[in-house]
Amino acid sequence: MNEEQWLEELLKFNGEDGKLSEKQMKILEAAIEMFAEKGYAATSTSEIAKRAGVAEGTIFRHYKTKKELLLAIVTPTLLQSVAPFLAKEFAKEVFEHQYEHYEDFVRTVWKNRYEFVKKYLPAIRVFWQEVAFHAEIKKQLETVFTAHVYEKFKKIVLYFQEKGEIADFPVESVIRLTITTIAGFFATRFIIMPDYDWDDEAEMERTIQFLMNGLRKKEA
Amino acid sequence: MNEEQWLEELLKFNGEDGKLSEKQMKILEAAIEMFAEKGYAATSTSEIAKRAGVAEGTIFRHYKTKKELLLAIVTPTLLQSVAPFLAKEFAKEVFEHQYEHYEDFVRTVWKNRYEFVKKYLPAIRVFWQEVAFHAEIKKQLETVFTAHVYEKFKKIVLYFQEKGEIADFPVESVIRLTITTIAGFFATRFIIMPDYDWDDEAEMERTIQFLMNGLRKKEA
DNA sequence: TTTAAAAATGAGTGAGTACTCACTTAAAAA
DNA sequence: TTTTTAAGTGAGTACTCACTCATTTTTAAA
Repeated sequence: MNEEQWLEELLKFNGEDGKLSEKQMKILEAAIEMFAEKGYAATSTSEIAKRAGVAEGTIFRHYKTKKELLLAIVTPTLLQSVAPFLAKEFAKEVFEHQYEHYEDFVRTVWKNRYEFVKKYLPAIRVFWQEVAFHAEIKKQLETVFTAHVYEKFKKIVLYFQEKGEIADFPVESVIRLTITTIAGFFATRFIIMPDYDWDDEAEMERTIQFLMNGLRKKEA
Repeated sequence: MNEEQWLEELLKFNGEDGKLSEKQMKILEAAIEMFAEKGYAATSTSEIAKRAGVAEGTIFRHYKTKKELLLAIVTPTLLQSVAPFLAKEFAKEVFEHQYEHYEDFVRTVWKNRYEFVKKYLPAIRVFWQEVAFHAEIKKQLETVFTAHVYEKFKKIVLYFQEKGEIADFPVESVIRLTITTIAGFFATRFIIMPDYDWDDEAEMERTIQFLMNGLRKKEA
């Protein structure tokens, strides 16, 4: 997969469905790289222009402000991050026994998101670094999470709790522990210790084993 | 505990053991608040001076550069964050059966760090927000972690693994899963969803139960 | 080939930026 | 009381910032 493709794939949620010009893609590429490295506030538009090989004015032809450029990166990244939960068939698949156990569901999400994080790491970095500073981004995250992720996740958890497969913690706690465990691996693996000699398959097995034992329903 | 005290307590690791002048403390307070809110790069020294009620020049009398001011906040915060592991008696306590089970150890760390996070949240925010952008901070974190936290944590885990209390995962994995689970709660509780109606005691109980079941050694 | 529209340019702009320095004020030492 | 030292000041400095706009270049239509 070449450079143009991954960017267009990431951005396919960005509203403007038309193709991006070559210069526009160079701008986005450069901005993602530099925002990820130095942060949004510490990156100047002139630096972005230089790295992208365009004039500074060209940036402002496509994005009215620097912040609009940030949002053009961050919004599609958020939507792609939760993409599995946005699919209409998603929750249905669970109830039609696509996944016999909660573990099957966790494994599917894990593998799917593992590929995603690997591919779009810089854009994901930008998202999480800047969500702390920009109210618009935080609001987007909250909206997307409550409207899509939480609702569907809840149904899935309730389903497996009724089957007696996982502990009778409050659904919110089960969701939190599941996400925390998976995201905790990704954060350690890709952000905190990316240079450590990871055995990804083995670590996934251990982590999922840990998660399932932690959530397993105990006999009364 | 009044404002002066908490700041001085946080900073008691900062090398200069002498007391801070009133204006100096106002500067640090203002800087912590504003760095936490808007980020280091987006906060100007003139704004800090205004909020602290001092002249801009006063900041640069105490800190040669803006970055030195950041490090004066971030370094003591890192050291306080891992304070329990810095105590000489710490590992010894474990082997002299201060903690009969791994769970006792986890509970002690949890409660201790819970109070800490609650008290110094803004400074902790600054640390984690800026560690991504400043190589010096990242290096400090690595040094402190490998020299103090990892070494002692490892001994504790090995001890309870030999007792057959926790699973024979690699020590690194046990440490990662433990930290991830505890830090995952703190991050959700204080950063991601601070306004949610938390029952901290109950959530701690569930999380520790989850962690211990996840790590428990299975019969062969 | 001419003309019109769109895209790209980069020098220019005013509002900041981190930091300096000659100076004043306050406290401590002599 | 006089002198020394330190803390605090704020206007000034060189420079960078996001953003603009008159002009040129490229593309497409006629």
